[in-house]
Amino acid sequence: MLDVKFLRDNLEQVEQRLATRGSVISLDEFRDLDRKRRELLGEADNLKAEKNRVSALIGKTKDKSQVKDEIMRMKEVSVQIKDLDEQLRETSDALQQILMVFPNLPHEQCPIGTSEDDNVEIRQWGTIPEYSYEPKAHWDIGEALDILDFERAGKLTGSRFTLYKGAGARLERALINFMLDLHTEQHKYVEMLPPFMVNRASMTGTGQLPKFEDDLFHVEGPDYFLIPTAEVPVTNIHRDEILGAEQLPLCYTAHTPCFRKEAGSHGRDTRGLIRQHQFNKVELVKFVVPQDSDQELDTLLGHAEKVLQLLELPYRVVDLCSADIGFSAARTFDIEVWLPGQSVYREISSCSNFRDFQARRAAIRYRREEGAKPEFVHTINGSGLAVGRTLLAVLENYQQENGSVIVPEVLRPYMGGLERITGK
RNA sequence: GGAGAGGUGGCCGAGCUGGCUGAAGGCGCUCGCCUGCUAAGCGAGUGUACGGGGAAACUUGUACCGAGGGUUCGAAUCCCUCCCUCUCCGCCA
Repeated sequence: MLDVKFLRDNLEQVEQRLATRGSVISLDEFRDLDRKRRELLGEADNLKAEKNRVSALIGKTKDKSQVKDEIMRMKEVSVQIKDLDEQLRETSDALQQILMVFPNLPHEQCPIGTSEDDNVEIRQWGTIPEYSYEPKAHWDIGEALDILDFERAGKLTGSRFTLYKGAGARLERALINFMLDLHTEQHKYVEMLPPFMVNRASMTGTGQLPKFEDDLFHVEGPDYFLIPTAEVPVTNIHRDEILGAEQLPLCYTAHTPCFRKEAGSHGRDTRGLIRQHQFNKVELVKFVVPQDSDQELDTLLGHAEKVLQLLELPYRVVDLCSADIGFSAARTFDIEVWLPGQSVYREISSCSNFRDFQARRAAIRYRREEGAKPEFVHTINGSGLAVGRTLLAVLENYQQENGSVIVPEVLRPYMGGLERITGK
């Protein structure tokens, strides 16, 4: 959520900056509702002050017959207050509703653009290997080795689900453990294992709701949603809390499955592991003081990159332009891994600085020092990494001409020493 | 699923025969005093949000005692609904 006071004082500037995201958002309705709310608030508060004053007087008067008129008058006032409060509630709700669908302001350094074509590649790592044969796509590799079974997953559930088998299941588990160990032991994140379903308040806190309900799986019964990313439960850990500056930065990592409807992508990436309704992800989340957030995003990005470096998978880092960053983000760097099966870079991590956007929605604050006024923290998060996509990148990059797949060295301790996946 | 207890400020904990209670008391914390140091002691202060005034320090109004509604001139205190926590029983990975 944007800062109401800042909005009020900088309407045009905000309108212009939001426009760089690609869709025109008018702030006229905000301005009118905000004005109306303050008028109603003033009226209601004055009446309440009057009521409080007179009621205290009535309380002090022992002989109530002396204050009969006041009691009658306050009866009237109470009705007026009730009416004003109702109008106030409606106005506040309407205001809140539009505030909740305003996206974050792009960071000053976020490249301005109109589509993903304007994203800026900022570095490449590793060398793209040459092949003396036609490299295969991971779905072919996985099925040939009998470690991925898309057909039976379709039987069990439906499309966009995968059954991992044997060394495939083991490889997924190895990747999860490898990533968690790296982030906890080397990068000093605290491991969390949160609930995989959250309530509406949590989804609103990080920005998935109210705007993107269609992308979420909702459970029957209680008003809970399956998490689309660990970002949601992990960021909401500190919802409605005031932290001490000495606690920051707080760095958490969590492995969770992620559930997404992928409603807007029918027919896209239908084959293989790229776009699934359920996938594993290891997430990195930081709560930081505002002045450090740019730098903290850089280090978090480095932590995510480290996973690919240790796995020796070629990748590039892309600075997303204003039209391509997500709703809650002010700045986002994507990491894209090289996939030889399709000769493309594919997103495998997205690292964002949300500044105070989520913190304001979720009321996550801190004090600079004892006794200081609470201020909003900045939140940062990124995938470290999407596990399914990492597995497919391993399959495609480590494939051999004979159809087998070499196990990356750093994963071998997690695979019982296995050096090569060879089918039966 | 059944029975009971409870949710108050950073924490503990009063209040709950309605009014002077943003809320006693204690702990913690901050500042000052005192003391050779520490400890103890003394004094003052110590919530959040929103609105008005002010350049600011600050000041003023309103709201908040799990959430929402009701009764009343007036509710932390009475009534209703919901949520959560704890204890016991049942069931279960």
